[in-house]
Amino acid sequence: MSRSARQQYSRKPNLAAVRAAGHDMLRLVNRRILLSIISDRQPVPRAEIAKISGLNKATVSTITGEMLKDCSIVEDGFGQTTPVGGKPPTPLRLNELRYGIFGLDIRADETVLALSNFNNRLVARLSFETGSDPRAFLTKIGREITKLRAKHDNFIEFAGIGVSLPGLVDNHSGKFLFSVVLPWRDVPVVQLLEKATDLPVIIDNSARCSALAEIWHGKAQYAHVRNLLYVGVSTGLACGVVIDGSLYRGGNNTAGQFGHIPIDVNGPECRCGQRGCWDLYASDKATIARYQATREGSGKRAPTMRKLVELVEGGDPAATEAVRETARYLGVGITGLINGLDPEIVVIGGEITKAWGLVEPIISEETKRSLLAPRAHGVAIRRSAFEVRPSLKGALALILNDLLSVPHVG
Amino acid sequence: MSRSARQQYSRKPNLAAVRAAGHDMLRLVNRRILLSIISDRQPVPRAEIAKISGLNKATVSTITGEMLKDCSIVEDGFGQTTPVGGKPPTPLRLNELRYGIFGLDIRADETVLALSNFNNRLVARLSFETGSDPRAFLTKIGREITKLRAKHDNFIEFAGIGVSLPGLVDNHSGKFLFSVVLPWRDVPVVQLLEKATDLPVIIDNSARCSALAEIWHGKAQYAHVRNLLYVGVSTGLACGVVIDGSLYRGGNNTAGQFGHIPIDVNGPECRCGQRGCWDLYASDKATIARYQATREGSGKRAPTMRKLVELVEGGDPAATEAVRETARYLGVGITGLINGLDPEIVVIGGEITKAWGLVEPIISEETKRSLLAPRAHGVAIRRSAFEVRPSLKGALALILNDLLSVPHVG
DNA sequence: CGCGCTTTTTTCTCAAAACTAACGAACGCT
DNA sequence: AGCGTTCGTTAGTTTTGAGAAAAAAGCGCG
Repeated sequence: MSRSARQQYSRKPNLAAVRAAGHDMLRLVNRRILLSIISDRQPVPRAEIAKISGLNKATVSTITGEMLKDCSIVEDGFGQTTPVGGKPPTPLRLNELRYGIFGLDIRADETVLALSNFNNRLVARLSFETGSDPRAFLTKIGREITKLRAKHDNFIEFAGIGVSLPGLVDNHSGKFLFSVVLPWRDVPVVQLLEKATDLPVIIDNSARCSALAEIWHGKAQYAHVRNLLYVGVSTGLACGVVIDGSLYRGGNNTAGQFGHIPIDVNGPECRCGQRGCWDLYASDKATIARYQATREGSGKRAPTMRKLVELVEGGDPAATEAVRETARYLGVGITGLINGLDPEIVVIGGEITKAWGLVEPIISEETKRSLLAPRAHGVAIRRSAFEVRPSLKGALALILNDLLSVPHVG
Repeated sequence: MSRSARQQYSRKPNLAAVRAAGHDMLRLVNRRILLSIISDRQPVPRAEIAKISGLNKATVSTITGEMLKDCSIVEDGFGQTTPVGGKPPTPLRLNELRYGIFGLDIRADETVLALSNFNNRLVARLSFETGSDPRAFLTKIGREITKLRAKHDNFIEFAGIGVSLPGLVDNHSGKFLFSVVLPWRDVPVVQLLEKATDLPVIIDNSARCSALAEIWHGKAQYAHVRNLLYVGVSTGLACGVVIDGSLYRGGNNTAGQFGHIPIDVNGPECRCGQRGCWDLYASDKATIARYQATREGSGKRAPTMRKLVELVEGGDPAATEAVRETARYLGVGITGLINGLDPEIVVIGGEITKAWGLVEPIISEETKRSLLAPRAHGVAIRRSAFEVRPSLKGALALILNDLLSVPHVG
């Protein structure tokens, strides 16, 4: 199983060879489906699994039997019998100890390493100052992972390490390419961490990780959402797109850089080479700059975004106006993306969402202005389900997704 | 089989019910894969199909045997034996007469009705002036279809009618919603045509149809392209997105309206309710207006886009500059979309591509300006593979795609 | 407490699909 | 003619899910 995680980045371009499906694929698909149903609705008895999946009760018994044998799931005591009587169900749930999953959320300033069990509960969490020398830093992280493995030796197996990085990644080659906020360049993150820990490693960009986390853990909330747009507002602006239930990475692994679509062709030059990118208007950097501009000459240092939001909560008019303006730009960009991508839901993440009461109405108003898609008005606009570090949840989801998602056939 | 076409629009939202796969699904998948391999590489012997698909020779024999029996394919004489000797292969090809497929390309002025065989060759083509009363017009088309069916009675079966429409469609309800160029509103196209002809009908927007046509017929050329962006430049600007090999329609069937992302937030108001939409700068309408502005007061009537392109070919400086400017805006928008969507290829369609020698270098230059995605430079920018009416090819592809594409599992 | 009733789960048999291996046919080369 | 090669088929095996029926486990009632 840990193999499949490795395949994620080393998979060769599908040489137009349409591989057909055999029994093994059928088996794998159904196994994954059951596992994901159990993961979603645990504790859940076999009979219900059969109903949900459409599989025959007998088949469910066979498959769950194997899962019990390989310790992926456990029987969970006795279930409640129905009022009419009948045999009480035997609820099944994931075996938390089946897999340990490492999540590494690397940010410009601080890096968090977490260990979660198979049931998505954190069992350890460490934080470090992000080092400027990537190799030394990742070696250190590798040692910490080894320590954690030794400490939590009750896990049957460790599934892998999911890594969220604040910038462009190529998860084909497993390399971190570059970022504006973190001075790393062309770091073979996958190779380094795999060598240091001998575990499969999957990396991705933080916005895409966050999108994955939303679709993955919001499952209960956004029951049948298959298409989601995540807009990550931090120093820069980056997006993650979930299409038909799975993360869209693009043809060259660079999908999601919607922060660099132009919203003003006559605007200032962006470091990306274009003019008037959305990023320049709606990122934290832009918000802070806008606030600073109102008190030019005061000589005061620019606040962090966290501070700025606190100022808004305190009622500071200049800060409020700066955030308001950002919200307008966010709204404009999001409306355009709704027109193009037509997601069922848009999730916004970042410090700015702490001022949700101020931000949300402005964004919603902007989207409602569009007359285009008659149903666009119905698109849900939400803030991230995670108070802190959605990207850490996303890093963990990279591995979890690999264990639980149904492989594509065809 | 014709059922599946009908399902396309009547399929209920997937109520979080993860349907598992049985043998029937496996069977369907492999059957479709073989059919699509044969369609791609015909004439092709069984042995090669086995190699390509990964299926066992025996399995291929069984499946192709059934296909022969139901006349989907035919044996094609004798194949060439290899230089070394050996039994000569028996090439297989599609049976052209297995399915007749209707394609209806409705444009503001002219509507084309075509009949193609299963091997994607047109066998009939009629054109009509598009009527202003949709019901009367579609009834008339229905009669024409019935006539064509009677005339071409050598087909075993008619698979359905694919319809391309110049505006917003909801292919959930099967309705044409609205358009700026065609004064139809809320027309239940699917219902009307199905009632008139008793054939399954699939409708879609013309840009999305064209995108489908490109991925479908460009298969030989863009061998392993899985993600494609089609930009349709006509009166308005609309896009079609192919993701992971299949047309992306979005959560509410409105995906692709990238013509209405803003590229100048301070720009003029667009009829969509937003400001400074891309459409306002790069559509034919914009190009023509720009040209007209240069000869203000001359009192001459605005030319059609076709005329304008002819003027460019004739060396008219004002026309050339107008088109050049449009190309720049196209480039700006496309670059942004490449950043966000990361397709392997961008295909541009519309009258303006007839001035490809002028347009292409400008767009390419613009995309190369972006430093963002290191591989963005490698994105291929092409004009549509079809000289005339890509959307007609796309309308046909709607049905063909339904017959040949591999269903998703999970 | 036994009996009918209900619901869950397992067991056993069957059917479907793909895989394995072996073989015959057709052909070129020597 | 003999040999090696390739294509396609046939017969039998394996894998996997489906279906029916039996076993298990409670509940309620007389």
